[in-house]
Amino acid sequence: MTKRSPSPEAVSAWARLMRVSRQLVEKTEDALKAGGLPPLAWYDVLHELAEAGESGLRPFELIDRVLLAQYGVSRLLARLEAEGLVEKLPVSDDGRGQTVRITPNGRDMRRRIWAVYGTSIAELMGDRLSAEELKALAALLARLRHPPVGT
Amino acid sequence: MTKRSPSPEAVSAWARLMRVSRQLVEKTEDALKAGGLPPLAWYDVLHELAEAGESGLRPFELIDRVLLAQYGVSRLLARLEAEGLVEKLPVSDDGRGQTVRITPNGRDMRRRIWAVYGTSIAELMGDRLSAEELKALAALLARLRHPPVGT
DNA sequence: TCTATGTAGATGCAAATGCATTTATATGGA
DNA sequence: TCCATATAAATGCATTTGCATCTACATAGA
Repeated sequence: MTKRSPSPEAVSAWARLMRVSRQLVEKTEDALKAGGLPPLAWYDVLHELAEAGESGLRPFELIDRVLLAQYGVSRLLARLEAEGLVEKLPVSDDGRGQTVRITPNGRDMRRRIWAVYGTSIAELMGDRLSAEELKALAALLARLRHPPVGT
Repeated sequence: MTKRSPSPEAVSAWARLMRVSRQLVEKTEDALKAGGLPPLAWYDVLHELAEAGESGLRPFELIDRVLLAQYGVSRLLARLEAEGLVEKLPVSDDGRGQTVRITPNGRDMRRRIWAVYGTSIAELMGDRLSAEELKALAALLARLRHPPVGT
């Protein structure tokens, strides 16, 4: 067990990051609930599927995009399908898999969620930092990505 | 329903923040699991209680500090008590309440979690950004706090 | 004092999550 | 061709979470 001590700067940046991200998520989830809308994870999936267009996506492709475990994707898709927001299609060249496509109702739900979600982002981020600061923040956060981009 | 559209900068900073914070949490939770240690939330509580010292804390004081719901604190404390990591004491001037204090075993567990947690912070943050960048990141994040500090 | 209201904390029940495993199909050798 | 191994997706079961409520005590006002 190799113990390394983080610098004080690393610790306080970490603490802020943990705290702020949770607060922002909580605020946004609250706003969605208040609007009678489903959780953020639903939006993430609907968003990816909307971007993917008519050809849809395979469930395993969603795993990395929405940062859910395989069983999480499986169950979330089952709920979305039950609500008529997505449809599952067999895929011709792989009998194990399926392709998931967003339905018109799904697109509509995505829009309705975005009305609240986008407002939340505008209030929580856009109103607090300038465009330059937002870019600087995004750039710093990008350096923390996992796995690290590049080499 | 007043819809506002967030700027592209706000959206990408938001996306990065959501993604990176989740990745970092996941990496750290994985490291804890790999070490046979309890989740981050346990650390948070043990840390607060360790800082509070012999006088301990009331459960309701933990709610805001660790960003858990009231029932979350109640149940987490029950688990910690069952593990002998904290103890609950009646409080003299309020028959409804209790004071929670960390035990020696709790302090020990906190240290063991920190050995892994601290290493994780060092690798995930300290190795990727300089001290100045970390300070800049923390400062930007501080501006996103909720509720906003000051006026 | 009595009553109404407020606050601290716990908990029953339903829903969501994590973990391990299962089912079904694919693929790359021997 | 047959088998061993790998991959896609689903699921049983235990744990955790969320929501609503409940119990117990506190406090302020009539």
